[in-house]
Amino acid sequence: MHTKIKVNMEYDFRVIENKWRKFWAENKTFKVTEETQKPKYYVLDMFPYPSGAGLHVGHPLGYIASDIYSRYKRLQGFNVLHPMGYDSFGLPAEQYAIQTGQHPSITTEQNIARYREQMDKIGFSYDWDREVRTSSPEYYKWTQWIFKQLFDCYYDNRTNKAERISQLVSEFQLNGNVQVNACTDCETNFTAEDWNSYSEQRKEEILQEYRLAYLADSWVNWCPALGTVLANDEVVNGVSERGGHPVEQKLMRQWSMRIKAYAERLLTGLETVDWTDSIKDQQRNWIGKSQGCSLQFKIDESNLQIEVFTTRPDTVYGVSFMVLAPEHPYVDQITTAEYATAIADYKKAASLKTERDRQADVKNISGQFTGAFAVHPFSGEKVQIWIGDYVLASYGTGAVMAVPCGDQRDYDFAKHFNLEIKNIFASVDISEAAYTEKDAVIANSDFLNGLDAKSAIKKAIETIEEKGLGKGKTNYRLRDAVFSRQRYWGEPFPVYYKNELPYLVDDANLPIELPEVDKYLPTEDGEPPLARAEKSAWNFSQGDRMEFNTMPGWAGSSWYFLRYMDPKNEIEFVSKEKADYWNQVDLYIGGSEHATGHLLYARFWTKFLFDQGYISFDEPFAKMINQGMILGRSSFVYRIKDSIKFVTLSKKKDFDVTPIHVDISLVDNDKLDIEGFKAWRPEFSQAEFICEEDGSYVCGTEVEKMSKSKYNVQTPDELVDKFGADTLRMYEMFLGPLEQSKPWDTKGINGVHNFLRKLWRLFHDQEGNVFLVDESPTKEALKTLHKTIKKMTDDLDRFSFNTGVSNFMICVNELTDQKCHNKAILSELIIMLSPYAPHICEELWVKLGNDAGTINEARFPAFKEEYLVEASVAYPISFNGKMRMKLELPTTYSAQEVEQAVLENQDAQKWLEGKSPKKVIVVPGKIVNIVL
RNA sequence: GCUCGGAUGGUGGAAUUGGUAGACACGCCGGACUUAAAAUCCUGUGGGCAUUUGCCCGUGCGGGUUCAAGUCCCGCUCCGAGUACCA
Repeated sequence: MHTKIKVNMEYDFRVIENKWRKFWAENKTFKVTEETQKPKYYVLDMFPYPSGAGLHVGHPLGYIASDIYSRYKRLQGFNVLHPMGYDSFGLPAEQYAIQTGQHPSITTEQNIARYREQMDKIGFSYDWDREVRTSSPEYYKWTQWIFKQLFDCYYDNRTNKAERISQLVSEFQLNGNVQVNACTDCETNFTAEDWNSYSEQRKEEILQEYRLAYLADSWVNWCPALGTVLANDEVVNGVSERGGHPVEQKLMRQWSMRIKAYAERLLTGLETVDWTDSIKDQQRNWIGKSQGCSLQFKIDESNLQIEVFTTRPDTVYGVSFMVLAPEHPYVDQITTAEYATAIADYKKAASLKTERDRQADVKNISGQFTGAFAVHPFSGEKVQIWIGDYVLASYGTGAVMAVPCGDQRDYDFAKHFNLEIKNIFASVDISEAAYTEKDAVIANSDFLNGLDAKSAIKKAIETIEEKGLGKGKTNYRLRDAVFSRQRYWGEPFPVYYKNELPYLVDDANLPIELPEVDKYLPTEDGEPPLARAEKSAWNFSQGDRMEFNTMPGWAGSSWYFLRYMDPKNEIEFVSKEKADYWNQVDLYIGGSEHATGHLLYARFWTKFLFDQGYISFDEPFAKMINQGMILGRSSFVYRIKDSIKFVTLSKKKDFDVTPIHVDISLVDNDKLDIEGFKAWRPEFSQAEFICEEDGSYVCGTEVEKMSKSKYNVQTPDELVDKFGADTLRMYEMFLGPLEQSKPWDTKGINGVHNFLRKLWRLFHDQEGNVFLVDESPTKEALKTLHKTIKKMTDDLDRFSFNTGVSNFMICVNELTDQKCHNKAILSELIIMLSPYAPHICEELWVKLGNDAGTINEARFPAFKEEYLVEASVAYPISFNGKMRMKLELPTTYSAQEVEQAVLENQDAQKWLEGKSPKKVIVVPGKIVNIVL
């Protein structure tokens, strides 16, 4: 007696996927080089910060899409660069280090290992030889080097690009700064003699006002809880983006990046990239360009002049007072003795307000009269000068001319303090609110009377310029980005100090490595953690001391896409040849939450590196797709108050219940695993249940963000173990359009898994033996195949990954109905499917008689129209727009022939009701509509 | 407030330039196999009325354009995201 062992009986994804994972790794199947005649294509994922929690199913969504696209492009004959790495500097590892004393590099290393393990399970076709980590010295050496270039450059508005500081210095030596037109904070003019007489210190102070990376006292977002400053995009609603801690304004000496210099190019460059309107709009708003003019107001009985910026010079005759920011430098000088105390009190109160308080207080109007008056530049009238915290020190000039009739904030301020409101608009009622539209005719305004806003603005600017009162000006909301952090786990600066002046470390001494410290906390004097390092702990040190700040999180991520092109280069950050070959990222996939952070900074650095000739493109990401967020689907059980009884969803309304989050692994199709639940936690071991009629306990659900505390986190690993990576890949795509955010729900995953099993059966007989036929394919199989080829190509070209999955399902359903086991047909199908489900396709490819791994060099099948040509079309026939019947007619029929055939048709008579139609519309091949 | 998305069966979603609304999948109903269950396979499945054939309604709401509207235009409602004293 012996039992017959059936080989390959079922689709055993565990064996198959392990086998191919190993094969790809051992053969370096996805290694990519530049030595090829193929055209290049660069597909990039936003690299992750390796957090301790690992990946949940939301993370790989974008990675799967980009992997499918990369594999598709390879099959189309492109040389595809598809790398992955880690943004591995950051706060969580450091916070953990503070708590445990463990070096953040250890945690980081462990987290990376976990991420890698999880990613490997999903079968990504990354070239891992190109992996980068922002926290590795080999990488941050070049981050430091780029910083040096920024330090050594200024922005010249004439050449409209970054130029070397040495050029500027030569100009200063020859002509001073009078002829210089640069982006600068320097407001004083000096001659060549002045310059040459300055001390080294004075010279450097001036140069700092020109450098693209510079040291300056600036108002920063200080977060006491994190012990560091934050960039504007890292502050959300007045609290830190990470951790939600309060943020206050503080004047500190900080490194900043003169991103303002690039404001205009960052704006116009948006027109050259294929990104969503939403992201482009966010960047445009962030840059906040506004056009208007500057205007000087003389202060009465003083030599001082206050400059304001306004976009509405046409309303200048409506000015009835002025408001300065409490931090405005002239406030103390102009305040009269009578108001000195009140002003001092107001300033103090304003400075104590955190950003959050100030935002929460928007409706609370506050301000204080200074006692001083300004002279209206046209009417000569005296107007009061106030201070108020609705005027921001950091925008424009920190002062506004208040036009209550045309600006709601000025209006509210005037009402609150009972100040004059002049109406300078003809026939507009301003008794209730300011009139902010630009469509009124100007009145009571001398030379502007009778003009509409547009021409009045033009005329006003002309007149202001003629009289030398100011000039036309463009303002940007974008502020320079603070570039230092008082933290440990970031890039050290390649900077040392001598007499408190910063100097750059020579290239030969890079990288400046992170020194060991005893604790990851600030010193007792409030110096950053690096101040704890002994001199000997630095791999290089010079001058009085090294820089103690580290770079912010966005430093390393602003150029990583360049390093992937040439990751091992020891003499350059990227070679020109390789940067020229790979060029822009053709497709970038990632979240939209980086709209005003990473995506803006990366564009800034790219433009700078372009200006300096290191690369030959000035936009990094030609096309970008933002994947939607995957939300968690939480499950709830309902405990009856003060009991250990739980009641099922449909009956909970009869009781007073408390919903309790239950781990989603204990729930299948909303039905609770009761025994599992009892074993989950000791306090539930004696739980009792009031169930549905069929004896099951049904849980309630809610869509929320995925988080550990809600027990709704789904890791990809569990699903790979249960269904396989190919199923997971296809299911994540099948969920819906990539860009849309959606709740995670495993309800439909069986459907996708069944599809793969059905596919498997196309290659096997009922006993499970390989069963393939090598004859010429049937007409209908060819039709099915080519229909699929066409759809797949169209769908991939428009990144419609979800419809792609259904195309395959339809194809396999049809081939199953046709009992198709044809090698030629199945080969083409497998090639098309391999980007989505690479493991099973590799396996089936070998069964088709091919060499292992060669599917990756195959060509994506070409669509041939001829296989879809049919002899007849089933025309839907509509009467008055309503589809009533179908009529099979030859494809070759002309519109007239179709019309005739329809009108003569037996079944159509019923609908014609003997009438002759008013009109017959025939769209050949598509539809017929008869209007009665 | 402003800007940008979105709303289609019980559910996720499809309909690419205006041309058969609901593809594909889940779920559910019924059936086959089985001692039974699971798995698998077959059938049905937008709602309502008729129950063979058929008819009416139907893509958030109200209008409009068109032979024809989920798709275009105007006006709303709701949901999501971003942003907010930016002069």
